[in-house]
Amino acid sequence: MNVDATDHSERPLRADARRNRERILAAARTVFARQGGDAQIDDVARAAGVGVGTVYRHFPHKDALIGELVSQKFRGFADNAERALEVEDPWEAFAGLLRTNAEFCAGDVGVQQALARGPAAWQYAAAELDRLRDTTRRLIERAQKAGVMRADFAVEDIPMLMCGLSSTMGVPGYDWRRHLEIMISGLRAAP
Amino acid sequence: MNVDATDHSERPLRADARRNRERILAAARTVFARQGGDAQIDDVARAAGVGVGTVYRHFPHKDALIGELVSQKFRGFADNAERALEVEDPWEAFAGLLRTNAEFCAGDVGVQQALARGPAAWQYAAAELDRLRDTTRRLIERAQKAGVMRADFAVEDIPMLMCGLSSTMGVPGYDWRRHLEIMISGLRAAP
DNA sequence: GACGATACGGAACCGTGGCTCCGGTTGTCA
DNA sequence: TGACAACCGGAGCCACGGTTCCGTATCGTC
Repeated sequence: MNVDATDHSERPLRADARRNRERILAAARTVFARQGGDAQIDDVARAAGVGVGTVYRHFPHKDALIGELVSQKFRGFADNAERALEVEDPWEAFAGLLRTNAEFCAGDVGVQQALARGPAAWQYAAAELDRLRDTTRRLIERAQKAGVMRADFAVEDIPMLMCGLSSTMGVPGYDWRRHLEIMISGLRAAP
Repeated sequence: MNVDATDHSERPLRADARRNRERILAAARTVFARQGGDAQIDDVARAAGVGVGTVYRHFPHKDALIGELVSQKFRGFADNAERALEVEDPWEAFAGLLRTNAEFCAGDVGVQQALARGPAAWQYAAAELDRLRDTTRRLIERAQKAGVMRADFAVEDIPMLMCGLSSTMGVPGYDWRRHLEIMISGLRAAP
C-alpha cells in the first residue's frame, strides 16, 4: 500500500493543486473534529469548496486523508516531547508532556476517534510515532532513575493511557482532565 | 423506541422460539467477542444455525440485539457491586470491584467495543446501569469517609475509567491489568 | 390427527458511502 | 498568446450490510 500520499519524488504541485490540498486538509480537520471518524468524504469536499474527485486526486482513499491528519498530529506530539527534554525537573518534564499532549489532543477529538477506530491510519504516522516513542522513553528513564516514577511503568503504557483518555474526551460535559490527573498520580513512585 | 425486546406482556414463547432466542444470544456473544461491534447480523444468524429473519423476529434491529447483551453484562456488573458491599475493608471492597468487573469485561471485549461505539445500545441497560451506579456510589462514599480514597473522585469517573480501560483490552499482547493498577493507585487518598 | 397460530428461512430490497470516470477548466512554459 | 499537461467537478457506479417479506415448516391444543 502506498503510505505516502504526498509523493515528494515528483515535481512540485501546481499552484492551484497546492492550494486545494491545503484547503482539503483544513476542511478535513474541521469536519472530523465535529463529526468524528465516520464523517463522509463528501462533507469534507463540500467544506473545502471542492469536488470529491479533487479530494481523491490528493488522497487515494479515505484512510490516506485521515492518515495525513494523524501524521501531522503526531509530529506535534513528538515536537512537544523533544521540548519536554529541556525541562529540568524529571517529573515535571514527563507529567507536563502528558498534560500538553492531552490538551493538544482535546483540540480535535475527531481525529482521535478516527485514530482509535481503525489501525489502518496509524501506519501513516509510523515515523513520527517512532520519534515520539524514543523521546518519551528517555523522559521515562530519567524520571525512574530519579526515583520519582513507579519502576514498572513503560513506554508501551503511554498509547494505552492516551487511548483511554481520548475515548473519554468525546463525552460531552465530562472533565477528562480529572481522569488525566488520576492517572498521573498513579504514575508517581510509591513511597 | 421500544427498549424491551423481550416483551413480557405476551404469552410465553413457543418452545422452538425460546430455544432459538437463546441460541441467537449465545452466538451473538461469540461473534461480537471475536469480530467486535461491526460483526454482521448474517454472521450471528449463521453461527446460531438460524436464518436472518429469525434474528429479526426476536430483535427488531441490531441495536436491540447488542442492547440485550449489554444489559446482561451490566446485570453482572451490578450484581458484583452488590456483593462488594459486603466486603469489610472499604478500600478493598472498591478496588476489588474494579478488578472483578474489569476481569468480567475482558471476557468479551467485543461487547465492550460495541458499547463504546454507539450510545444507542446503552439505553437498553439503563435500569441495570442505575443499580450499578447507586451501589458504586455507596462504595465510594464509604471509602472516602474512611479517608482511603481521594476526595475528588466521583461515580461519574467510573464509566470513563472503564471506558478507557476497555479500549486497551482490545490491543493484543498488551497487559491491561497494569493499566488498571496504575489507575487504582491514582485513586488512593494522597497522604 | 387435524387445524390455527406461531415461528422459520433466506432471497431480495434499499439506503449509504467510498470511489471512479471523463468532459471541461486552468496554470505554466515557450 | 498558444498549446499542452495537470487539475477540477460531480454525476453515477458498485459493494456492503441492515431490514423486510412471504411461502413453508413446526408447535400446541382440541
